Order: sequence, then structure tokens, then C-alpha cells
Amino acid sequence: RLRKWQRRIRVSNATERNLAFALSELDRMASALGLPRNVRETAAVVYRDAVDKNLIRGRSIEGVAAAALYAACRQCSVPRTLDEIAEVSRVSRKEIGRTYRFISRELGLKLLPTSPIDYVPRFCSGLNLKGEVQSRAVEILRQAGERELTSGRGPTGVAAAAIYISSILGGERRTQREVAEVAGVTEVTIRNRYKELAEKLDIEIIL
Amino acid sequence: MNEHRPEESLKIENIVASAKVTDSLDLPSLASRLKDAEYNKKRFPGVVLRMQDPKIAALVFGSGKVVLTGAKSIDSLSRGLQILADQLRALGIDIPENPEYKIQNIVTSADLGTPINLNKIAVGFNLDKIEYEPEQFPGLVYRLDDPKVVVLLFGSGKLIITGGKVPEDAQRAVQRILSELSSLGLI
DNA sequence: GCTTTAAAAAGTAAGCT
DNA sequence: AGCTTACTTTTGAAAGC
Repeated sequence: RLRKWQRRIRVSNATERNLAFALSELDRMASALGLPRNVRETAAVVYRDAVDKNLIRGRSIEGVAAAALYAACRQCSVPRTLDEIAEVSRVSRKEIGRTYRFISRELGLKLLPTSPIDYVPRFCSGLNLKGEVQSRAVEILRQAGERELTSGRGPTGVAAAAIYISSILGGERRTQREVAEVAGVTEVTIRNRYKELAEKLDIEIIL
Repeated sequence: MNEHRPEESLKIENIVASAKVTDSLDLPSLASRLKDAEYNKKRFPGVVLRMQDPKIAALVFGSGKVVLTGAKSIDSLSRGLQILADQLRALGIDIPENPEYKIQNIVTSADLGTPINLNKIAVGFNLDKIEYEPEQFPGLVYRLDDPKVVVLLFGSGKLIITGGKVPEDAQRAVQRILSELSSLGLI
């Protein structure tokens, strides 16, 4: 019986040690990305749920932690791309992506794809654009969604294009290069998306 | 030019099949005696053979098993296997008259003829059997249980059906998707 | 899980002129 | 800006790490 006790204590220690490591990893990554406390707490809940359902088997703690953080950002409407999560993790984007799909399915997270609108506040503040420009970008994206101009397109690219357009309409022009930089897409993508949005939403852009 | 009949737009794009043509093969000598052979044991355990007539690529293993990929019809697949068998016979290897083969996967393309809203489809299915991550890939992934295939749906209304064993699997998948989308009022 | 083959879909990316 | 090449996703078998 003493053996059994010791074993339980050993397992318990390992479990606690792993959980502590996971939580410190979540905190480290969240800090590096400047994420608010509610996102860290949400990520911790997702991670604990994954542990309770034995979803860590065969997966690295760091991989599950990164996937949990990615999911938490989306749940809290402050999305980070897989590339951004991967930058502060030692796990590859590919591994985080597959782990995310796995825990998302197993925990029944049912997350709809990220809306381009959720990227607007972060990208606009990164470009020092005022609320008015931000609101106009959101309105453009709302219309774009209804007109099926977002199906299959990357959310960050569409958001970047809408911000590029609204910055011009609002008289606070940002270059494609500047917008591309904060959005993490190429200028070519912004060009393709903004031309499509301007044409189909009948927005006149005078440079 | 465009018939716009979804069920008439089906086109087989690729067929993967496996077969056992003999009990064992000496890959090093086989690779050196066949002109279009490629063999790097360090890189991959099989010999890669490329045919031009039916444009097919064959992977030949030391066990005598073979994998054929690239065929766009069951007929060209059979011809490809015959050509491979003849090439091996020319090397003095005994190969059965009509080697048995099994189709492992058929990739088919199709067109619903109308653009579709992937976001609404994802919501309509309540994300059941569906994966849609436009940040990563523009297509919506839909896994069907019957027929057991995976369908990639695009905003243009075009789609890819893969994982089927017989041509009819793709046909049934398209019919099922058409009825599900229409009953959900998404097409 | 990876390696290799082929193929389509549509978006994004990178290199070169 | 535009063209080319290439990578993302899915599927399946083969032998071996």
C-alpha cells in the first residue's frame, strides 16, 4: 500500500508539474503577444479541459498550450494568426494548426472562422488610425461579408484592404506597405483585395 | 462550352492504385536497367518510374508491390499497369498476364455551377463534419460518411471529391451535397 | 509522424523582369 | 505591375526510419 501511495504522489507531482509548466508557457507566450488577462484565463481553461479529456497523449505540452492560446484568442475575438502564435512558440505552425483542429473537435469548441472585423482594432492602432477610420473599415467589411467577397479569402488580407481604403477615405492615408507590415500580408494581397472591394462595393478611390 | 449540369461536370483528375506484380524485385539492378527509373534508397525505399503515354508515375518496391498514380481514367490505369509489366518482363522478370490491382483513391473535380457562401454553409451545418479555416486554406473541408469521401468546397462553386474507391462515389457525393445545400437554402 | 507520387480547387507568397 | 513557380488542403498505397 505504501507503494501505491508513492505512485499516486509521483503521478500527482508529475501532473501538477506539467500543468504548472503549461500555465507558465501560456503566460510567457501571452506576454510576448501582449494579450490581456481574460485571454490567458480562457486559454488556461481550454488547456485544463484538454488535460481532463486526456487529449495531451501523444502530443507535446507546448503544442497543446500554443493551440489552446490560438483558440482562446479567437474565442475572445482578439485573433492572432497561426504564424504569430508560432513566432512565440517552439512548436511549428503546422503542428499548432493540427493540434488546434484536434482539440477544437474533441472539446466541441465550434469556432467559426475568424472575422476580418476582429483584426481591425489591432491593425488600426498599429497604424495610429483614429476611431472614425476604424468604423468605416468595419462598415466596409460588413458589406463585404454580405456580398460574398470574403469566402475563401484570408481574413487578415481582407481586413488590411478595408483599412487601406478607409484610411484614404478618411484623409489619413497609409501606404500599402505600411498596412501590409502591420497585417502580416504582402502588398500584392492588399492590392488584389482592395481592388475587388472597391469595384464590387462601388467605392471610388482617388489617389 | 459550359453545360452547367453539376452531375455532368464530374471529371476524374487522378487515380491511385496498388498491385503486387511478383514476389521480390532487385531494385538496384532494375533501376540501372530502366531508362526512366529514379532510385535513391536514402530518400525513398521505392524506384520511381515515369511513363509518358498514359502520364503515370509508378513506385516499385522490393517486395514486388507497386503503386500507380496520375491516371485520369480506369482504362489508362490498366494500360499503364500493362506497360509497366511489359517493361519488367523485358528485363527477364516473370509477371502474371493480367496483374490484379486495387484502386485506392479517385480524385474528381466538379462544378455546382453557382458561387456558394462558405461561411453560411459552415453555420448551416453547425460545423458538423466541416472544417473551414480560410486563414490556412480557401476551401471548406466536408467529410461525408456515405459515400466515405472528403469534399473540398470552394466559393466559386467548384469542388474536389477525394477518397473514393469507385467513380460512382463522386457522383453520389455531389448529389448528396446538392440536396443538402438546397434543403438548407444555401444554393 | 516523415519520406515519394499525382492531381484539382483558390488564395497567398516570392522571385524576376 | 505581371508572369512564373511554388506552397497551403485532402486522399491512398508502398517500406522503413
